[in-house]
Amino acid sequence: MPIKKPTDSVGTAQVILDKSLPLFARSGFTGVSMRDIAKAVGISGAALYHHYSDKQSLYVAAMSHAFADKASSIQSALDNTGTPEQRLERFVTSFTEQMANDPDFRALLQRELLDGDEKRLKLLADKVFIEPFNAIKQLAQEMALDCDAHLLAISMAGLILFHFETESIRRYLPGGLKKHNDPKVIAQHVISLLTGAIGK
Amino acid sequence: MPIKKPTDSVGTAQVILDKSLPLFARSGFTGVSMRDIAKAVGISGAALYHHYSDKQSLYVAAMSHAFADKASSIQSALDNTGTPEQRLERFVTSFTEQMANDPDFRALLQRELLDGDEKRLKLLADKVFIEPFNAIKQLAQEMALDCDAHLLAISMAGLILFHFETESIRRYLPGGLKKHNDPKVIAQHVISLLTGAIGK
DNA sequence: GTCTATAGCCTGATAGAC
DNA sequence: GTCTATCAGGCTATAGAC
Repeated sequence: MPIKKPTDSVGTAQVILDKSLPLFARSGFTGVSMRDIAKAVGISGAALYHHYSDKQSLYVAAMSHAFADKASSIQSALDNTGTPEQRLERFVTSFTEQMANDPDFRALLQRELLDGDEKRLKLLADKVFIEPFNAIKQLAQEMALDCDAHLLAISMAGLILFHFETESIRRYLPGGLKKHNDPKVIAQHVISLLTGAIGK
Repeated sequence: MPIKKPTDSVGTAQVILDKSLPLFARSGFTGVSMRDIAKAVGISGAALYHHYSDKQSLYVAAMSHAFADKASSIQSALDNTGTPEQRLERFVTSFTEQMANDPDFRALLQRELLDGDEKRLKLLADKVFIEPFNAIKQLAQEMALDCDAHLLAISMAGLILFHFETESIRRYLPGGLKKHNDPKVIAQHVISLLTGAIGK
C-alpha cells in the first residue's frame, strides 16, 4: 500500500501522459494542441504547464513512458531455450501479437521514424530496440550464417510491422481479406517465409 | 512546341505543386503553412488561393501529381518476359532503386498510410498500387503456389520499404553500416530471402 | 494545483487595388 | 494573377487569484 503523498501532483502527471499518448499517436505532434490534451485530461490548459514545462517536454515524456513499457514486454519473448526454429517461431508470434494489440505504439513508432530528431531516435533505439534487436540478430545469425544479421533482423521486424502499417490501404487492394489482419495469420506467414518454406 | 496560352496560370499551378510537395513530404500536412509554400514558390500567400481553393485541395493535387508519376515507372519494371525468378529479381532491383531515389515519395506514402482518409487511400490504391500489386501477386503465385498471394505481395513491398523507413534509426542499432542503405545491397538481400536462400 | 484571463504570435482565408 | 492589408480564430505559454 503506497504512502499517501502530501500532494497529488505525481498522479496527475501520469494521467496527462496516459491521456495525451493516444492523441499524439493518432494526430502527431503538430496535429494535437495543448487545449486538446487539457480537455482529454479534464483540466485547464494552464494546469498542464504546472506538470510539464512545454509541449515538447510533455511529448517526450509521453513517448518515453510508452516505450519503456514496451521494451520489457518485447524482451520477454526472447528467452534462449529451444532450437533456433522454436525461438524464431516464439518471437514472431509474440511480437506480432504485441504489435496487433497496440496500435498507438505502432503509430507513434512510425511517426518517430518520420519526424524524430536525432536525440529522440537515439532514445528510442537505446531504450526499446537495442536489446531485442541484438537477440534477433543472434537468432538470425544462427539460422543463416552467411547472411548479414543486421539486414535480416530489420527484415524480420519489417515483415511483421508492414502488414499493420498497410492495414488502412490493403482494404482497397485486390485479394485483401479480414483474415490478413489476424495476428495469427500474419505470424504464420512470416514464419513460413523466414524458414524458407515459400519460394523454394 | 506548345502553343502559348493567353494566361500563364497553368505554369504557376504546376510550380506550386512541385515546390509544395517536398515541404509536405518533410513536415506533413499540419506541419506546413500556406505561407511556407508561398515563400518556396516566390509568390504571396493570397496568390495561392487563385490556383487552389484551399490548403486541402492543394495538398491532394500535389499528392496526386506525385503519385501519377510513380505509377508508370513502377509498372515499367513488371514486364512478363523471362522466368519467374528473373522477373522477381528485375522487379525487386528496379523497385528498390526507385524508392531509394525518391525520399519524398516514400515519406508521403508513409504519411498517407498514417493520416490518409478513406478517399485519399482509395485514390492512392487505384491510381498507383493496384496494377503493380496485381502483377506482383501473379508473380508471387507462380513462385509459391500454396501461399496467400496477397500476404506475400505485401511482404515483398514491406521487405524493401521497411529498410528505408528505418534508415534514420538503424544508425543507432548494432551492426548498422553505410552499405545497408545501398539499394543494390538491400535488393540483393531481399531477393535472397524471397528465393529461400536464407534460413534453409 | 488548478483556475480565468490574456498576451503575442501564427494560422487559413478573404477583400479589393492594380 | 499577383499584390498588400487584414480578419477571425487557434496556438503556445504566462500572470496572478484562489
